[in-house]
Amino acid sequence: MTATTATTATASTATTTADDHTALHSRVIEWFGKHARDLPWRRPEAGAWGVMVSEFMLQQTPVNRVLPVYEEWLRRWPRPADLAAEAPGEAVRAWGRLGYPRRALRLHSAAAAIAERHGGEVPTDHHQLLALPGVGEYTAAAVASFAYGQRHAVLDTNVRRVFARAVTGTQFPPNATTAAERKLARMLLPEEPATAAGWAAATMELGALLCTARTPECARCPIAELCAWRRAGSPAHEGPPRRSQTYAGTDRQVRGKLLAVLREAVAPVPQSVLDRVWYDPEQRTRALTGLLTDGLAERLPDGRYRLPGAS
DNA sequence: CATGCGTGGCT
DNA sequence: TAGCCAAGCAT
Repeated sequence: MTATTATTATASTATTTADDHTALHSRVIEWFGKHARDLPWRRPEAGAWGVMVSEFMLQQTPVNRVLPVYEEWLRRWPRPADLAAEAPGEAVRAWGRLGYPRRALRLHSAAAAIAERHGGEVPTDHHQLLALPGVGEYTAAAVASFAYGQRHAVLDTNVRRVFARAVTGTQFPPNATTAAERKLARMLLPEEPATAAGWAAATMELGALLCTARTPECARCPIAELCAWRRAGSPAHEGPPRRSQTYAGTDRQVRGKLLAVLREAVAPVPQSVLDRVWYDPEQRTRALTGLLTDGLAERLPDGRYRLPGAS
């Protein structure tokens, strides 16, 4: 099995690391070829813009909820300039209930920047991608890798978990991405750009489908025998528990309720209507002020509210 | 580097 | 049932 990927000669001082990596690469990439989901942003016709839209939507939102919204967005705004020409509030409205609606605002801003600074084409350069609003370390690498086939370490929560288990031997990665993780990801990255891009997609998919946080399906995993965490007996996570996100009763929930009213409204909404979404006037005011500050809502001269620039 | 930022399905 | 969790980013 593994012999097929063994190199004929290894420098005497070298460890078996290179061969180990090759074994990991071939197994995971082969598994991906067989089990990858047919997602619309992975099809060639999606283009870089499709990839970018999907990446924004997938930031903290599951694939299944993204799918219908993604389709609608690309039908409606097939190019960055199409989105840029809309009022930002329309992007927020079309975002629907994906959550974290400022992503919609940032995607709209990114589209405007692409239209103005990059001739309407999603930039291919990693540094230029990073400069776009809403594009961080992960998204820049993902777009450069998936859309343009470049060689980048793509470190999302799935990949980090796969590496933590398969290589480091822990159940979960650290809370925040560490320098050690980046270094490991670079070391594991195949030399050939196309292979590196395939590896990035494949490790993400492995984390999403088999090597999941809650109940990993090691029985189906292509690298189960190589997995450091399994070899160590699948030890339980040590250290501080990950900060759990409370939601009920927070400003976030109130913001969500306010924004839901504005999203569904066909005309600007008077204060009295917004007052009904939450019982605590102080928190209500704080939430609404926050939305205004963030540019997710605007107050008209007559005192009514609406999504920014929306009709 | 910890925190704030939505929403809903799953165990 | 009540957390836990989901392809992060900006500050």
